[in-house]
Parts: sequence; C-alpha cells; structure tokens
Amino acid sequence: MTTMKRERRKEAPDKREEILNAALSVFVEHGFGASRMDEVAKRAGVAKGTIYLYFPSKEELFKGLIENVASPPLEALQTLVDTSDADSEQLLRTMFAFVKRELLGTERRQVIHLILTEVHRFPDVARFYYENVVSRALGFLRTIMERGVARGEFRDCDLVRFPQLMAAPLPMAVFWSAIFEPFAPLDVDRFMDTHLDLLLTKLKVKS
Amino acid sequence: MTTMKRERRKEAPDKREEILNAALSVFVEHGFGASRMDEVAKRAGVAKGTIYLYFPSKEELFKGLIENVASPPLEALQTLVDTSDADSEQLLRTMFAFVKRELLGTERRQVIHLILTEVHRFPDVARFYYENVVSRALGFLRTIMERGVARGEFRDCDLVRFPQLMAAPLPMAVFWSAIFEPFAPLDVDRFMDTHLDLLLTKLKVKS
Amino acid sequence: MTTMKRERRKEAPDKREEILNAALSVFVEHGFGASRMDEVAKRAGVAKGTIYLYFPSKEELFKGLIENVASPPLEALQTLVDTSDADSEQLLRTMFAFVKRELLGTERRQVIHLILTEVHRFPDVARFYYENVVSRALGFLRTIMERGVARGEFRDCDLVRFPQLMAAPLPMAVFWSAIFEPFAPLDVDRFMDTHLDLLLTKLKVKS
Amino acid sequence: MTTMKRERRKEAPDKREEILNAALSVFVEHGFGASRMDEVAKRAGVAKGTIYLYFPSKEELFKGLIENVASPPLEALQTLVDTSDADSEQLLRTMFAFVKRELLGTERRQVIHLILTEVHRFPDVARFYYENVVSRALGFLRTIMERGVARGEFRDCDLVRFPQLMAAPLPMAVFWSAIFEPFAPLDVDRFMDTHLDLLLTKLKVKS
DNA sequence: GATGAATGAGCGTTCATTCAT
DNA sequence: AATGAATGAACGCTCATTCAT
Repeated sequence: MTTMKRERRKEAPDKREEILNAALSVFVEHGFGASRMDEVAKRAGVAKGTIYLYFPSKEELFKGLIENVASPPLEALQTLVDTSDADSEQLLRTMFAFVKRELLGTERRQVIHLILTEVHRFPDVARFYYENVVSRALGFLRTIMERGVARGEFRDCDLVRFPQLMAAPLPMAVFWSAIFEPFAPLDVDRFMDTHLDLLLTKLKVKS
Repeated sequence: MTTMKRERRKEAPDKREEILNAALSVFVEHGFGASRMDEVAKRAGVAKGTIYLYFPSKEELFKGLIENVASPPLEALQTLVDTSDADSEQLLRTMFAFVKRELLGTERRQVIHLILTEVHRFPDVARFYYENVVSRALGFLRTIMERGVARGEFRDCDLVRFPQLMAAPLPMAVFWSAIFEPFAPLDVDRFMDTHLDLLLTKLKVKS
Repeated sequence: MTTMKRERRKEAPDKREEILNAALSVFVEHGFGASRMDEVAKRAGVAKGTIYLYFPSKEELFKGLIENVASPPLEALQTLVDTSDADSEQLLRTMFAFVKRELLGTERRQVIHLILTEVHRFPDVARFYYENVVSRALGFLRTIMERGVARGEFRDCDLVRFPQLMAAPLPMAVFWSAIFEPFAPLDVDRFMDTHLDLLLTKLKVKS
Repeated sequence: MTTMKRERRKEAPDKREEILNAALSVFVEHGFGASRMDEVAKRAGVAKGTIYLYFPSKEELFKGLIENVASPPLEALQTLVDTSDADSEQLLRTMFAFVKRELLGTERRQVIHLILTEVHRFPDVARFYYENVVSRALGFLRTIMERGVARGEFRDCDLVRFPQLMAAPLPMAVFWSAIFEPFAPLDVDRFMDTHLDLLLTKLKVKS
C-alpha cells in the first residue's frame, strides 16, 4: 500500500531479459545439456512455466540467448565496417581492438565457449548460429580484405578466401581461457596483437 | 575353481581395453552427455554391470578414456623433431603435413573435438591434458622456431612466444568440421596451407 | 459505473452462452481430457479468466454444457409421437428417418459420442441424462410399440420390454463413425434401414 | 537362506502379466488418459522404469492390454466357428451364450467400455483394435451367416452385409452397465436373448 | 466484471547405477 | 568375475487455475 510496495515494478526489467540473463548464467555454469529449466526459472525469479511464455523450448531459449548476446557486437561491427573512413589497416586494427575488448574481455567469451561446446548436438541451433553470427562476422572480415585489395592497400592473397584464418585465434583464446587459464594463463591481448601483426605482415608486403 | 585363477587373466583380451575402445567410439559419436552406458556395453560386448567393475562411474570412464588417446601422434612428432635434419622451413612443412594427415584427416579429428567440448567439466583431466599433450605439442613448435632463429633461417618475432598462434587453425578446423560442415564445408587442406604460408611469410621476411 | 449495471446484461449477447457454445465445439473436437481452456476461451472470444467467472472449473463447464444439448430433438420426437396419426409401422419409419437425419446425419452424432465417452466420469450428469433424455427417448419407442400392439398392428413380444434393443444401433453407429470410419467406413443409412427391417420383420409376423 | 526366503519366486507370476493386470485395473478405474504410470507401477509392485522394460510407452501398454484381454475369447470363438458341427442356429446360440458369459459377465465388459471411450484419441490403437479384434469378431458372425445361408438354414438378407447389427447390443449393454446400472439396471442376459430371438426370427423366415 | 500473465503441480519417459543370481 | 533386470531420481514441458490490474 505504500509507494514502495513493489520494488520490482520500478525497474520492470523486462521478464524476457531476466530469463535470458538467468539462462546465460546457468548455461555458462553447467553447459546447455546439464542445465535445468528449474534453475533458470529460480535465478530469473519466475515460475518454471513462465519461461515457456517467452520461449517455446529449452532449445529456443538457447537460440534467444545466442541472438541476445551476439546482436550488439554484430551491429557495432556492421556500423564500423559500413561507416569507417579509415584506411584498411586501421580498420582491421580497430576491429581487433573491438574483439579484444567486447568479445574476449567480457562474459561473451564464455558464451562463445558455451556455444562451441554445445551446439553440435543441435543442428538447428548450429545452422542458426552460422547464419546469424558466424557468416556475418566472417563477411565483415572478407569485406575489409576485399576493400583493402581493391584500394591497393592490401595484397591479394588466399587470406581473402579464408577469413576463418583471421578469426582462428578466437576459438583458441576462448578455449584456452576456459580450460587452461588456472595453471597456464594466456596473455590474450598480446596473443591477438601478435596475430594481427602476422596478418598485416602478409597483407602489406608488396607482391 | 581356484587353480584357474591366473589363467583367466591371460585369456581375456583385456576387457578393460575393450570397454575403453567402445567408450571412445560412443563418446566421439554422441558426446559425453548423450552417450548411454547401454551402448558402450553393447559395443564392448559386455553387460552393463561389467563396466562398473572396471570404472566406478560414467565420469571416471570418460576420464580414463580421454587420458589415453593422445600418445601415438605425440611420439611421432617427437621423433620428427628430434631426428630431422631438414632445414626449419622444411621441418615446419613436414609438421603441418603430419597434422593434416594424422589429426585432421582421420577420425582423430573427432576425438579432438570430443576432448575440446567436454574437458572443461573435468578440471583434473584438463591439467593432465595440458601437461602431457598440449604443452608438449606447443613445445615442438617452439623448438622448431627457436632453432630456426638460432640458425638464422627464421626471423625472431613474437610468434616464438605464442606457439598457440601457430596451432590456432587446429581448433578452428576441428570445430568448423564438426558444426558447420554440412552446410558450409571448409577445405581444411588449403586452409592449413594458407596458414602455413602466412607463418612463413612472417618468419622468412628479412627484418 | 453503477447506473449502467442493468444495461450491460442486455447488450452482452449472453457471454455464458458463448462460452458454452465454444466449449461444445472444443469438447466435441478433442474430448474432455484433451480440451484446453485456452482454446475454449479463444473460440468464445473471451479471456481465459472470464470462463471462471461463469463456471468454477473445467468439470463444471463440461457438466453445464452436457446438460443443455439434448432438448430440441426430444421436443421434435415428442411432437411426432403425440400428434402423428400414421399407423405404427409408418410412425416407426418416420422415427428412424428422424434419427438418421437429425442425429446421425449432423454434428450431433459427435455430441452423442462425446457424451457417451465422457459421462461415466460424472455420475450426477449420468443420472440427469438418464432421467431427462434416455428414459424419455426410450419411452417414445415403448409408446409406439405398446400402441402398435394395442391396435393389433404389432405383435406382442419382448421388444416391448427392451426398447434399448431398438436403439442399440445408435451407439454402434456413433462409435463406428468416430473410431473406424477412416479405414472401415459404414453406410449408416443402410445400416439403420436394415435394423428397421429387422424390427418390422419381428413386429409384423403373425404369431 | 531358508527355503521360504522369497515367496515371490514361488509364484513368479510373470512381471509382464503383473503389469498388464495393474494397468487393467488402473485404466478401468480412471480411464486411459487420467491414469498415471506411477499408479500402474505401484499396483504392479514394480518401479516406474520397470514398466518401460516391457512396454515402450503408455500407448503400447494399452495395446498390450487390449491384446491380452481380447486374445483368449477370440481364440475360443475361432475354435468354435472352425470346429463346431452344430447347425447354424445352434452355433449362433452358442456364440451368444459365450458373449454373455465371457464378455458381458466378466471384467472384460469394463475393458470394452474402456476401449470404446478412450480409443478415438489414438488412431494407432484404433486401427490395431479394429484389425486384431473387431474385424475378426465380425468375421465370425459373417462366416456363420454365410454358412447358414449356403446350407439353406438361414435366409439371405442384408444382415449378412451388416454383422455390426448382430453385435449392436454389445456396446449398448456395455455402456448401459457402465453408466446407468446403479439407478436403472438392465437384465443383460434377457436383453441379449431378446436380440438373438429378433435375429433368428429374421433369419429363419422363409422368404 | 474482464483480463491474461503467471503459477506450479503433475506426467511420461530416460538412464546411470545397483544387486541378486 | 559377470550378468542384466530392476530401480527411482531427474527432467522438459503442459495446462487448469489464480489474481493483480
């Protein structure tokens, strides 16, 4: 009856979002298969059935989670690639900085690990992830390279056909952090920098 | 009933080994969570209960299995690195050929995938793996590079400090094959060649 | 808010009736157990909660519904039996024609099926049904027969004591249609005609 | 250690049979849909999972139950029809006596009711029931009639084409017993006798 | 009265593990 | 040692019912 009666309402943090956050933490902690909807519900502060008002199944919840986590950085990258007027080297440097900061430097790193370890048993999700995330991200890399070649800033080489090679340190870093970090830490920043240097050495050499 | 006690062990084609082999194939096919002890038993040709005479639980079976599958390729690499009298570039090329043929070109690729996807749930296995497999393999790479630099064949660069970078395409290729192959195939051989070319461009440039 | 109290009831096209109609169609389609209140609400054009303003539970909704669906055909039969001046055979033929046309030839067939399959779970509905529907309908048959015997048109036989026998093809036809129709269709019209012929053969034989 | 240690073993009443009996009593009591596997297990004196060692699903358990209940009388009828050397009227009388005694006079009556009320939601089971029970039983009736006609004992009439008509009192009796028995009992024996008389009146008249 | 988001008990099914033989 | 029938806890999902608005 007082004005504070329901603190929840003040924030009204979108129940869907709450569920996604809860799912994120539970899935990251236990993996998708070992996570129980009961626990997602408990952490989200809702009843089990409520989850199913927002997501038709556990698998769709997983998809929603992927989308939720991947969208902001993808949009940011899209904007970067579309609007930057820097030269290609600078653009690539900016992109690597972004990946270090936004992907490897946040909990998103764990989500990538989650996806990579769980997705193979759900072909449906795998396809979704490929089409909505992976191919878009690789497309950005390919665009940068093709543009660099067209402008005469980059050398034309097989890297253009294998953007996966430019992205290869990402899974390595993600897995290393998730598995070996406690006893064999990796300086992810310098690791990425070294890779960037490797790429630029190739791309900038006059052929 | 008692005088036969010793002979029995001789005849048995090592039931423990049979179970481990069966487990390997089942786990590779379905992953840890989705594998059923029933199927392991069936493939091993034993009763379900028998597995529990050799391994106290499904987890221990997995651990026992995973600690036993990396030795042969490592021995081959050890020999290669120790005995080759080729120049450093040639040695690196031989090593890449070996990885393409023995790791990525066989079912071992799926074993690597299995390990990468499941090992984070077994920290002690992770440690075992790091110490006995990963650090040894990375050590080979580091050795080749250091030797190359010492001989003046390779340029001294940060790659020496990040052998993980030379190995980064391995997890990428393994995951790509396991997850996206059906709808976005990757030419793993050319993928690895391109990476090798990338490395050599860096290592061979006169600074 | 209060002066409108009476008018509301006038405008509303009897929401209770809407719900009952919706419930009838849903229950007929799926049976009691498989019917969802959600769908009843949707077909009635009301919110789920609204149903509970008119019926305290799904069971009571079903009971309210089932007690209200048998009257019109009974009134028609009542009129038929009371006013017809045809001879007894003709009256019986008219009655069978009515049953074929009005019960077996319309969706009412499915309503009968619904009642027969679900009523055993609601003993008070069963009693209501016996007293208000079944015994009345059987009474018509008995009346026709007794009158036929009294007039010397029908032979006096045990059929008079078992009007259920004259009605027995009804449940058979209803169930056959509901269960076996797709792979073993029954020509219900000729089925009923054959039964009528059977009855008349008995009733008209000079003893 | 004593000889009585496990009384269970003495009877060893076939766990599958125990489960079927339990299922019979539970399904008859609550209907198929409302029955819980938990309760079947409890009444069978086994764990829930044990049921699934014998039946792959609740629906298959239902099928097993139907088969189990229907087989013995069907075999008996088969033998009767195949081996009897009585005349057709006598054979029909024997058959009706059998139905009265073995179907309507035992718990099988309730199983028939169960099937008729539940089967329409499981097209699979419906087909199974039609093919394994209904069409066989109707086949017996048709055989008797055709044989009777061929021998000149029965009149050739539409009854031959509608054996369902000869069986029509069965669902009527089953439902009456299940629904109205408490307040309007039906003398099922005389009911069936009257029907038989009705049939014979038709079949024996010289056309 | 009317709404519909939220609830949570309930169910069929699975499968790692046990244990009497 | 070896078996495999039996166990029962666990889980994803449903849906009748409630209740704050």
